[in-house]
Amino acid sequence: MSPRTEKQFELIREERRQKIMDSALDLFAKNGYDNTSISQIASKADISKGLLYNYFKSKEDLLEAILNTGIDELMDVFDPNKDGVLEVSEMKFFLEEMFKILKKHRVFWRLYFSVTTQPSVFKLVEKRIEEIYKPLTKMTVDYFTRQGHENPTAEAILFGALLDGISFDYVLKPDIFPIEMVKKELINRYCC
Amino acid sequence: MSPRTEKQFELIREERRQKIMDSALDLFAKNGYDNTSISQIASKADISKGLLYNYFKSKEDLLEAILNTGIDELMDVFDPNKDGVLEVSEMKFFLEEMFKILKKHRVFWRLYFSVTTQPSVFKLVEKRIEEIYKPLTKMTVDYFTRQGHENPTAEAILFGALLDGISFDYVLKPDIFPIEMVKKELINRYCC
Amino acid sequence: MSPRTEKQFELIREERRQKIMDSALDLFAKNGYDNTSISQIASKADISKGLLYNYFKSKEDLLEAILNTGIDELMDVFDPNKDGVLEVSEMKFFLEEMFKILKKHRVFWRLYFSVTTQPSVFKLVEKRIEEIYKPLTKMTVDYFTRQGHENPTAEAILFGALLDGISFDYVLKPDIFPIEMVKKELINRYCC
Amino acid sequence: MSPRTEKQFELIREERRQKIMDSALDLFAKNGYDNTSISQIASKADISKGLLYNYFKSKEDLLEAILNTGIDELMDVFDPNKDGVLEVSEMKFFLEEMFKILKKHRVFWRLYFSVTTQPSVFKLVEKRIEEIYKPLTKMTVDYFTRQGHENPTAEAILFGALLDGISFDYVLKPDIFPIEMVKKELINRYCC
DNA sequence: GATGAATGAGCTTTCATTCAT
DNA sequence: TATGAATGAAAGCTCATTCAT
Repeated sequence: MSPRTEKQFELIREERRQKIMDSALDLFAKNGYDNTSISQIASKADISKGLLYNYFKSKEDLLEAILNTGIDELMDVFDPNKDGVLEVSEMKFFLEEMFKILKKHRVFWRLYFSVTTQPSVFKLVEKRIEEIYKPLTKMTVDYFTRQGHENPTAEAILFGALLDGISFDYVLKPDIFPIEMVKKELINRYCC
Repeated sequence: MSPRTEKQFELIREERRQKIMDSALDLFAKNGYDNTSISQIASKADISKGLLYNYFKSKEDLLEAILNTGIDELMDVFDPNKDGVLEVSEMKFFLEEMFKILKKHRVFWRLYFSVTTQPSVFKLVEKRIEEIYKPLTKMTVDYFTRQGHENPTAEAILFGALLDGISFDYVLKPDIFPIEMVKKELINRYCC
Repeated sequence: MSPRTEKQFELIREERRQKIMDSALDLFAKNGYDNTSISQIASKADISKGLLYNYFKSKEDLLEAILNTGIDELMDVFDPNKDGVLEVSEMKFFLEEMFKILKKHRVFWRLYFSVTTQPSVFKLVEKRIEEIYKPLTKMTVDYFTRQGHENPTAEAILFGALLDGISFDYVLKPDIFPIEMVKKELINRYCC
Repeated sequence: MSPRTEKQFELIREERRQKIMDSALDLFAKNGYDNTSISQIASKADISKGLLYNYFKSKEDLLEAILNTGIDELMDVFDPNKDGVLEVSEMKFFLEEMFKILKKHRVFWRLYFSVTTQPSVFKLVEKRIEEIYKPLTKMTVDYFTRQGHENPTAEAILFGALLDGISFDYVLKPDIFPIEMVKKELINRYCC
C-alpha cells in the first residue's frame, strides 16, 4: 500500500551498490578493466545491465568508486596524519598494519597495480594517491633521519620501492610469495 | 630472381616487422594494449591494416612478439646462464647492466608491468618469465649464501622485490624517480 | 469520505495532470519529443516516474493529450462553427485572434510544427487537424468568393499557406520575426 | 594480384557513400532523424552497420552531409549571388526554379523542415542556412522597393513567409496540394 | 606483396515501462 | 496514491579480422 520508507530504499540501495562494486572489483582485478564488460558485472551481481546504471553513471564512475572506497578503507586503518611522526615502535606497527591490509585487500591491490599502469584510468585517482604518498614519504625520510642514516632520502626511496616491490610480487603470486617470512625480515631490518 | 633480391626482400621484411613492433610498443605502452587498435598501429607504421596481418597473425601475436623480443634483448645483455655463479665483482656489473637496460628500454618495461597485471595476456609470456626468474633467484640466493647471510632466501626475495619496486617506480615516474642516486646506493649496499 | 473530499481529489488530480502536461510541453518543444525522457518530465513536474503513468498510459498518450488540449484551446477561442460565415469585419477579428493565440501559445506551436513533420507521431492528431482545416478552408474560400476574387480557391490556399508560413517563421525565430508589422500588413491586405 | 587503383577505390567509395546518403535521406524524411536507426539505414543501403562508419564518422555527421549536399545542389541551381539584382523577368525565373527544386527534391525538403524544428540538430546547418537567407531577403526587399511598394520590408517578409508556407504545405501533403495552380497564381501576382 | 572495403560480434549506454511495496 | 528499483530491448559505435582485387 504505502511506498517503501526512505530508510528501506537506502538500505537496499547500499546493499546493491556494494554487491555491484564487489563483483566489479573481482572481475576488474582478474581480467582487467578493459576486458571486463558491464554485462559480466551485472550478471555476477545478479542484476540487469540497466540497473547498474541506476547506481553508477558509467563504467569509469564504477571503477572510480571502487578505487576511492579502497583508498578510504586504507586511510581509515592506516591514517598517517595522526601526528606525522614515526617512532621506532610505530614503524613496527606501521609495517604490520601494511601487511594486514595487503592480505585482506589483496584483490583490491591487484586492481590498484593494474590501474597504475594505465594512464587513461589512473588519472581518476592520481590526485588522491599523491596525497597519500607525499606524507608517507616525508614520514619515512624523517624516520631515517632520526635513525642517523647517512642518506635518509635515498634510504626512504629504497624503502618505498621495497614496499612497492613486495606488494607487487605478493599480489601477483600470493601462493608462492613467502609473505610471512618477508614480513619478519622486514621488521627485523627496519625496526631494530 | 637472384639470391640477392631475395636477401633484399628479407631485409625489407625484417625492417618493416621491426617498424610495426616499435610502433605497437609505443602505443601499447602509452595507451594500454586494449586501448590500442590495429588501425592505429598500422597507421603509425605507415602500412595498411591488411599488410600488418601479413607479418603478425593476430594482435595477440604481435604483443607476444614484442614481449619476446624485449626478453631476448634482455637475455642477450644479461645472460645469467654463463656459469650461473655471481661473484661480488659480477654483482656490480649485474646491477649496472640492469639499470642500463631499464633506462634504455623504459617503454618496454612500462608495457611489461602493464601486461604483468593482466592474466589474459600475461599467460603469453609467463613461461619464459619464469625461466628467467628461476636461475636469477638461484643465483642471488647463492650469492647471499656465499656472503654469509643468515637467511639468504629471504635476502634474495627482498632483493628481487626491491629491484621490482625500483623498476616499477622508475618506469612509471621516470621524471621524478632519482634513478642515479638509487643505483649508487644499491651498489654500495650489495657490492661491498 | 464526503463528496467534497472527492472533489478535492479531483481538483488535485486535474492540477497535477496539467503540471505534467506543461512540463512535458516545455521539454518537447525545446528538445524534441524523442529527445525528452519520461524521467526528465517527471522530474520537472516534481513527481515520480511511476505516478506519471497513473495519469498517462504512455509517452505517446501524454503527447496526444498535450496536442489535443492545444487544439481544444484553439477551437474554444476561435470556434469556426458559429455559423461558418466570415464577414469582412469577422476576418479582422479572426486574424487578430490568430496572432493572439500564436503569441500566447508559441511553445505549443513550436511543438505542433515539430510533430507535423514526423508521421509516426503526427498520425495521433491527423484526424482532428483535418477537421479543423476543412471548415477553415471552406470559410476562406467562401470569403474570397464573396469578395469577388477570380480564383477564390487559389486565393484561399495561398492565404492558408501564408498563415502557415508566418506561424512557422515566427515560432522558430520569435526574436527576429516582426510579428506586429506582419499582423498590421495582413489586416490591411485582407480586411479592406 | 595488384591492389585496386586509387581511382577504382574512389569510385566505389563515391557510389557507396551516395547510396548510404540516399537511404538515410529517405528514412530520415519519412520517420524522422531520431526514429531512424543506423541499422535501418545500413540495411536499406545493403551494407553492414560497421561499414557505414567507414564513410561517416557518426549519425550526426551523416545527417550533416545530407543536409549540406542538399544545400549545395540548391545553390548550384539557384545561385542568388550572380549579381544580386532581381529583375521582373528574373523573378519569374526565380519562382519557376524554386518550384522545380521543390518538386525534384521534395524528400530533402521534408527532412529540411523536420530538422528546422529540432534545435539539437538544426545547429549543424544553421550558419549555412543563414548565409542563403540573408542575400535572398535583401534581393526581395530591393525588388519590392523597385516595384514601388509602400512597405517593401513587410512585403518581402510576407513573400518569404508565403514561400515557406507553400513549401511546407506541399512537402507534407504533396498529393493534395495544388502545386501547379499555386505556382501560376504566384507568378501572376508577383511578376506582373 | 599490398590495399582498404567489408563484416559482425560485442561494447557501453539509454529509456519506456512495470511492479513490489 | 505514490515511490523508485528493476527490466530488457534497442540504440550508436568500435574493432580485430578477412578478402577480393
